[in-house]
Amino acid sequence: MSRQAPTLEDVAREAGVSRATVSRVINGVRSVDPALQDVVRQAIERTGYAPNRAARSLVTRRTETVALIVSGAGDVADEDENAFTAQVFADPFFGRVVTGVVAHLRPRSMHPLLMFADSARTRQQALNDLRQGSADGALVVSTHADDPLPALLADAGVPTVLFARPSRPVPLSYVDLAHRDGARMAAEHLLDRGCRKIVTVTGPLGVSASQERLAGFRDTMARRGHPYVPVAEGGFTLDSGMAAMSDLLAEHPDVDGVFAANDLMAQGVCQILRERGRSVPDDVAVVGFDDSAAAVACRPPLTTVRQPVEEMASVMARLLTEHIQGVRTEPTSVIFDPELVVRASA
Amino acid sequence: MSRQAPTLEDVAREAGVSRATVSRVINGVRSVDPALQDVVRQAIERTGYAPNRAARSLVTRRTETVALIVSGAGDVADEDENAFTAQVFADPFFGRVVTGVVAHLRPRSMHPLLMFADSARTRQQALNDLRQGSADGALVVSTHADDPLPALLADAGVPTVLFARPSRPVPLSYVDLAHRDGARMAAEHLLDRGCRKIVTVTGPLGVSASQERLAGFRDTMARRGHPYVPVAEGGFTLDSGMAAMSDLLAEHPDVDGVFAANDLMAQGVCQILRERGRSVPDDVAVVGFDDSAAAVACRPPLTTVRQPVEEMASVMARLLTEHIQGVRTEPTSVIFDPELVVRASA
DNA sequence: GCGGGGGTATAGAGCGCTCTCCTGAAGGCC
DNA sequence: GGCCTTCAGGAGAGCGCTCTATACCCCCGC
Repeated sequence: MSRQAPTLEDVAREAGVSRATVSRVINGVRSVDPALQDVVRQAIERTGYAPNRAARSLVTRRTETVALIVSGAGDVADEDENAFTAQVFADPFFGRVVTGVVAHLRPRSMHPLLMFADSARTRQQALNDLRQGSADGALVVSTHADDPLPALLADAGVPTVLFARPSRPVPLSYVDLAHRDGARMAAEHLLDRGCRKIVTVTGPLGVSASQERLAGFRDTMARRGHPYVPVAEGGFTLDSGMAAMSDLLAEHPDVDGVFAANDLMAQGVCQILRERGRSVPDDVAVVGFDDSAAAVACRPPLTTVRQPVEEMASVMARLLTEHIQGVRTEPTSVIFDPELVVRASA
Repeated sequence: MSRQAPTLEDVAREAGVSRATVSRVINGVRSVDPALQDVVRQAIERTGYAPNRAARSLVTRRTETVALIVSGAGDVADEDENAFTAQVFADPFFGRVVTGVVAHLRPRSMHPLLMFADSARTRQQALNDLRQGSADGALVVSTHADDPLPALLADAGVPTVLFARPSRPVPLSYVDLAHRDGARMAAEHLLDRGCRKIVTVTGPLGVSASQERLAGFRDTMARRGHPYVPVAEGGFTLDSGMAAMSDLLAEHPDVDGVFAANDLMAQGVCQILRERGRSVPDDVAVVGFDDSAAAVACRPPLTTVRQPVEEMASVMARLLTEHIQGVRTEPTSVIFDPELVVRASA
């Protein structure tokens, strides 16, 4: 970094061998005389040599890096970009994605390159970066159903794996959760508990996961003789959960069961209920979704539908590395099953 | 990516000019005949050219990327690495750091490369990656006072900026908070409120921020005639806050004021107090630290000491880019002032 | 004793870009 | 009108690495 960094050439001279031999020792290729290997290794030690990443990338066409892109609808104004970033991290969800991704990449000595494609400008930027080979592939977490980024990446021939099925078909691999099944579990749990007046707080309906959860919930309710379920749309945030519950409570004071499309909103729901003098779960049962840190932090601890985010993210990363290495050429999908976690709230 | 990507050479041929001219147009260097510029731009359009990042990096010695390293004590066993990652993201703190860093990098078209240096292996890995030029510099967030990484990076000549002052002096820039002042505010607020039996839940004492907060708190308490403050050590997590409060309550049932070294623990403290039939703030006043999302999510909302994490992270990123560009050569430090945010808990 | 074979090290050609140096044309000045 | 300055564009030398093709060596077998 500071003074002129030693190059392969320097090491080769120091060791009295050719550049190619040093390169072989470093990359562990083919058999090199063990004695020579030692000589080379000592020369590396002495010179403090570290291979130049850019030079290597130039010829191998690999960066050993994958982009982790959080992609919005792309309608965020430039000046609101930071708010988007802040909101993304307010939900424990994204942290879990990172955890899962890192779990897969780490043993492979790869790192995620964090990108946010929320505004039109940043989306173009992300696309460009990938086309320029800043990373070997992309992991995309869309926060909106109509995200155009996956299609753009597919067109550009960038190896890409998505978290959640794209709303329009795109020839890319993805991982997803059986959201409908999860919502069904929530509905059945509330019904089996004896709840008769059940409402639901959905996620933002521009997100396909929200749509699916709502559809699955309604479907099960209908099957069990409840054709009409009061609905309020939230934004996956604590505040929005509180607001939605306030509204629902005003219209349906006799509510005795709530399904919130994520834990953060469920937490907000619980807070409002308590403030209005309703006991959870005695007066009103509440079921959340995700089984995130918020579910355990909530009082009472939330009964929730577990989404194995870390595992899903890990598999997403695995699919990507497989694509990059050419092990896998056709797009696949891996759908995970949710699981009901019963705690105190319902 | 897929078929042979077009190179500068191809564009030059297409436009009927030399490689150098195309390069000049792309990089906006020197004056190129506007008419020619158009020709070149059209050729770029037609060929779908995207400059190769690695080739450019090789000669410019820039990657337009900075490493964001979360660094632990380095004593994590390899198999526990994922738990470390998960824990890092469980606290909203790190998300705020990312938000702040991204706020600065984004307008400069740079991205953070996420690294975790928790085990000895990953620390070596991170150091190597930087020495190889994977990134132009490093932003280090240490979770432990004795983190050896900063010194290693400094030795390697890697431009580096730290979040929090290193425990041993290292010639690196850093941003930090006046933790003692923050703790003083907390102490004074509790005392001014009339609390007489005050206890504190510290962060892990291997973290210098925890030590500082504790020292500042004790100091102020002593000045105000309270030489002895019961202490329980927590781990900055909700659970540890609950456990610490349980212990304190067992020994000091007459407690009427608590200072917790972060909001997550303060939230745990509130939960335990409520479970034990104590009302917050009527029976016991609770002050947190950070002013994170947890402070607002908590019931009652937490009175807390605000740490402007996003801003600090943003400045950290700015200092780094300045170092990289050579604008700044000597290490500096920027210390932020905390601020008491009064809500319902105290 | 000599030809062949297995395997190890070297030479050197790129990878795609930037940037310095150089050429040549245009314009200004005496 | 000739000479010098100025500036636009081109040629080409790397940046540091990988990897193929080639030279070399030693040993074996006939």
